[in-house]
Amino acid sequence: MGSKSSTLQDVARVAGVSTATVSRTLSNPDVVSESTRIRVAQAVKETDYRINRAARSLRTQRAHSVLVLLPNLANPFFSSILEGISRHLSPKGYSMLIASTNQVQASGERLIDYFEDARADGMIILDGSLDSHLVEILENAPQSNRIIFACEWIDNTSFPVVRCENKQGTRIAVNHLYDLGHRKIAHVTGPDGNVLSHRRKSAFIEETSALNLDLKPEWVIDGDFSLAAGCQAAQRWIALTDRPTAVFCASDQLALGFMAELSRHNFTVPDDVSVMGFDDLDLAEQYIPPLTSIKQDRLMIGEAAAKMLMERIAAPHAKHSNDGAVIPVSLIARASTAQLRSAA
Amino acid sequence: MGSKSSTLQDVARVAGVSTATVSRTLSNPDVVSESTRIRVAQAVKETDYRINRAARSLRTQRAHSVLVLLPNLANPFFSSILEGISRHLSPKGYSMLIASTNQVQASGERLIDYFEDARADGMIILDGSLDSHLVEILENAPQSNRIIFACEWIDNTSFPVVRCENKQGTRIAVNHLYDLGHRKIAHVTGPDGNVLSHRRKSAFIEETSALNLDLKPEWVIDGDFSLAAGCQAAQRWIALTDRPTAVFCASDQLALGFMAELSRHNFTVPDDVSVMGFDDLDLAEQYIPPLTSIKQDRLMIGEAAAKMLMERIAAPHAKHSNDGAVIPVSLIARASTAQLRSAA
DNA sequence: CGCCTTTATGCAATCGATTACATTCCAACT
DNA sequence: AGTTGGAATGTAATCGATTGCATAAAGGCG
Repeated sequence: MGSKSSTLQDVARVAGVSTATVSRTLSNPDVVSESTRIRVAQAVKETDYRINRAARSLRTQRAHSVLVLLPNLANPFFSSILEGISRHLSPKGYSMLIASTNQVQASGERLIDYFEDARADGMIILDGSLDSHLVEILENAPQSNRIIFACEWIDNTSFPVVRCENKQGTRIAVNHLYDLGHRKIAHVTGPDGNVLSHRRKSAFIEETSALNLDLKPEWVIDGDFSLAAGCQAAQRWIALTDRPTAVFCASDQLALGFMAELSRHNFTVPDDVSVMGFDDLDLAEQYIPPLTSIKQDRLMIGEAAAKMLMERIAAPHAKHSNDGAVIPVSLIARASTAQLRSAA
Repeated sequence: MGSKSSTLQDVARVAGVSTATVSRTLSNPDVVSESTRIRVAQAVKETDYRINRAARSLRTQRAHSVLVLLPNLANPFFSSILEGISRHLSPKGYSMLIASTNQVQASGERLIDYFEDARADGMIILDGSLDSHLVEILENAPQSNRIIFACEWIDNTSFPVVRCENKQGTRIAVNHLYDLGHRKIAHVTGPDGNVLSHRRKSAFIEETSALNLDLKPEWVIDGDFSLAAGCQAAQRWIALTDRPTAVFCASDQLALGFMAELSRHNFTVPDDVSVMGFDDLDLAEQYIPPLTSIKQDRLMIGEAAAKMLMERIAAPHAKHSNDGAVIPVSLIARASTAQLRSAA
């Protein structure tokens, strides 16, 4: 068809009005008369007009897009969060830019560039292990009130956070195992320095202590949320002389790796040890045995984060008392945890 | 610091040259003298200049970003493909926009809008089930030579495709099972109408026939790549009176769901039936039992797709003889497949 | 020395939408 | 009738980078 797509000028010509009127009609229909509104609508249809976002961005200093920063694109944990974010953004005409921390750093970009070169109006950061220097730059940026964290976050910063009830989830997990009769409970942690790892670990220690459980230091096994770390943790568990009868892993991937490695060494879950995870990935239900887990509603986290960000973008100078959101978690009990059977 | 970020004007003033010279220095350093090059570089540093992408986009009619369209954001299968794409794009200063078919349609957007409103310079489409009307629009668009498909594609269109060797992968799979002594082999397919499903299914039929295997119609079980469909397929398998001794699933998720459901009904893999998948997800290795699969290098698919797209964007009118790329697959044999043990 | 070529730079228009300000028109009120 | 106010629209500057064309400076050659 037409080799060029049409512009405001074209619409204005067809409708017999000025570009200003067309622009107003499109962005603020109330201020024009009904008759022009109709004429413009008609002309828009006739010319198949689409707004040029670059031009609008340049003039309004709004990119109409949001950057989502992931620690690692290859981790399936994040996909439903993206889905949630996109679900909220896309009807509002916002686009979603994706980047991973690794690649941003590898390519020599700086995060703040996304603001400074007008590529994004806001950021949702899912990486709590961001370099502290980078974070400092972000905090001091004029756009700092258009940055929010989700899932993970960074302590001692003022960014709002959308997260799940990590402490509560851990407490539920420990009590689930306790209620099944387990008194020796181990924990496989997330990566060192990660705020989720830390939360869940300290909640674990608190709760076992509150229940008066014995907790040997070697029952807290360092991991990093990955399948591979789960395997290694299993080896550590196997090597113990006094083995806990239940293990709470800080992520489902850890738990799956843990069970896989146990199986390779002919241990059986839950007969030899009860295992549970955190996240409730789709696969948890379909593992053998199905994995007991703490469910976090990742879709909801994504939507809540996007919603909060959009509010801040819309009213950048308003006071946002709203300092974040906490999404509830729930226990999904499955076959990987079972009543303790007293040793033969 | 400065409330406004600096512009070309600022740099020009500091360097004592015109904006034209600064622009040229930045985008085409060879045409300016060494001394200005140095002065400008110095001024850029001094003013902490970042290019305004909206302005550049408006003037050059280039968005410097690429849209990646996924059928479904929540599917972990795609994450490493994104990683591969991003790995290629990000060093070139290109951003990656993500959208899912569902949401594009739900929000009333049209794909072509991404071109027409100057949001994207190209598209990588990972959805082979796109509405045919949409595809037609894309084919007739002036930007049609900046669209490529990856993994999935649509028959009878001229878009280049980056895909894995589906036929060859299927052949390898069937032969692997054959070599283990299996003569009754079932297949769980992908979704109806999907080009991958079709390729793999017809290759399966061809290969079993080439090996002179018996193939009852009920041994080809309809699925849709998902865990849930795998479970359903397992129920169908269980219900058969003459059960195949091996099952080739069109995706790993199918295979995992299949095995999970079997386990719930007290069948054992591979003792009762050998199972294999396609994709080699990270989890395949860590399942119980570890899943034999056909590995496709998703990172490489992503990178190849991005590379091809960038070439087309750089030289839009060149003839690109290069009509796509085929990424090799390989067999990863694990414990879910085993030598046939003759029935007791 | 004068003319031509080459190289380096500047000037100013341009991309397309938005918006402050100015203008026009009409109704309503004194 | 004259004045005022408000609603609707137009004019033109603006956002910031790019680039065709013009100009200037420097070098080459007879």
